Amino acid sequence: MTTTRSKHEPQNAPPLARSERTRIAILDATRELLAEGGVATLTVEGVAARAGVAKTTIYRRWRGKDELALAVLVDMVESVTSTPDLGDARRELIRFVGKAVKILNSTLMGRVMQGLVSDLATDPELADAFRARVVTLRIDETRRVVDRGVARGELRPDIDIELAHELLFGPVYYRLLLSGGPLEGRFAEQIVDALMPGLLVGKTTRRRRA
Amino acid sequence: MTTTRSKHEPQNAPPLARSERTRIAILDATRELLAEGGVATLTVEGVAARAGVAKTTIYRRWRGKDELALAVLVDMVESVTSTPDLGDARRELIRFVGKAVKILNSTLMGRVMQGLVSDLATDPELADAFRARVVTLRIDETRRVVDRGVARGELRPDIDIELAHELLFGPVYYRLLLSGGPLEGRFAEQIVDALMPGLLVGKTTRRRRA
DNA sequence: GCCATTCGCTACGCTCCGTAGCGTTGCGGC
DNA sequence: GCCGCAACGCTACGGAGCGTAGCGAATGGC
Repeated sequence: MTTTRSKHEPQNAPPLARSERTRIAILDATRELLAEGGVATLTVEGVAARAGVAKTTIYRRWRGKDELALAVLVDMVESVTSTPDLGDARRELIRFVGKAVKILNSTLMGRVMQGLVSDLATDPELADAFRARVVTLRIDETRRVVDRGVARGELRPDIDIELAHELLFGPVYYRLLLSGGPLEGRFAEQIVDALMPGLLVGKTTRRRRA
Repeated sequence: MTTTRSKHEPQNAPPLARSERTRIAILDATRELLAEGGVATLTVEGVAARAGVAKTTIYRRWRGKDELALAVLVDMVESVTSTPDLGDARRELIRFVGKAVKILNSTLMGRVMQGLVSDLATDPELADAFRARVVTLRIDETRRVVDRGVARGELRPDIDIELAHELLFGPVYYRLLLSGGPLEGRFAEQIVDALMPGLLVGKTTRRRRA
């Protein structure tokens, strides 16, 4: 989230180096084109044209359109702020998942994701980068929220964090990518409420860990 | 699952028409190529070459590689048998989800899915076809299993079927497409057991419906 | 055996990929 | 203010695939 310079920054900031300017121009152009047609219609030549940049310049920095799209994605994901302590595990989880739902729906991150998925299966390096920069962030945040809930005595202490993370976000991406349902409103709440009974302390101890 | 003729069929079956033979050759070639490199590396020209068929012949039947891949996918999905009555909702759900996990993992359907996702976002007709032929099947089957559980008095009668379907299969596809974890073993069981406490009758009636 | 359908084949024009070579510009150090 | 290097622009490739057109040949229903 640092490509386009904020207008509220001090105006006396040092002028950007040429290298940095082209970088911004390329990422901005990529962002625009992604918003218009997704990764499917994204072409390196198109980006070069819109950015007013030579195609070779792009290939000097990124290996291809996949890395380019990932760069934009990461740029957006890393702006995610951590979930505040709301004093209630359920509310925190809803806030957490709801934020992802909203971002996927209101920004072009959803569209970028749609176009990127197939490439993740093809390009191992891309997949590694995605998991290290996106999935890991989500898991870590899940851990923080759950740990707070455990500390409060709300949630079971034996929760499998990675599994919980998949249960929380799996439905979100399923709807985005496959079922095509509306990504909005109470969806995050519905997901969390479906999982809560199994997360709370007490109750019968079936053989579950999520 | 009707492209390749079974060897156990009566040998006196009428010889296939030329039109049908080419159809089979094309779909078989597509299947093989999908197994080798996924949809990403699938090309109409490659299919034509392997099938011993002219490229134009393929374009006369399908609009492009996407429709071709979908045809193969549908061919596999429609062979899915319904979940038998096991007398226990939890076991039935595990069997149901587990079957999807196994198919995605052991056949090339997982790979086809990976390559097809991005195209679903781009091509509305393809998405419609996929939802009508795949998602709908899953929802219907979910309804059957849940209804049996409700009839037995195990499950709550106010379960949102479509939501339940997303909660069950979302994590599966999330792992396949995004997180990259192993698609096997107890995963189906973990998913179902995480959701079961919210599906069973009795308990406190929070504001949940899944 | 007739004749419409279906298929094979060749040949396009097009877009995009990814790379190479070389001239040009900007930018920091001195 | 000058100089040298790094970064960039530009042109030109060869290649893969796409999707279409035109036409002749094989097929199979009637």
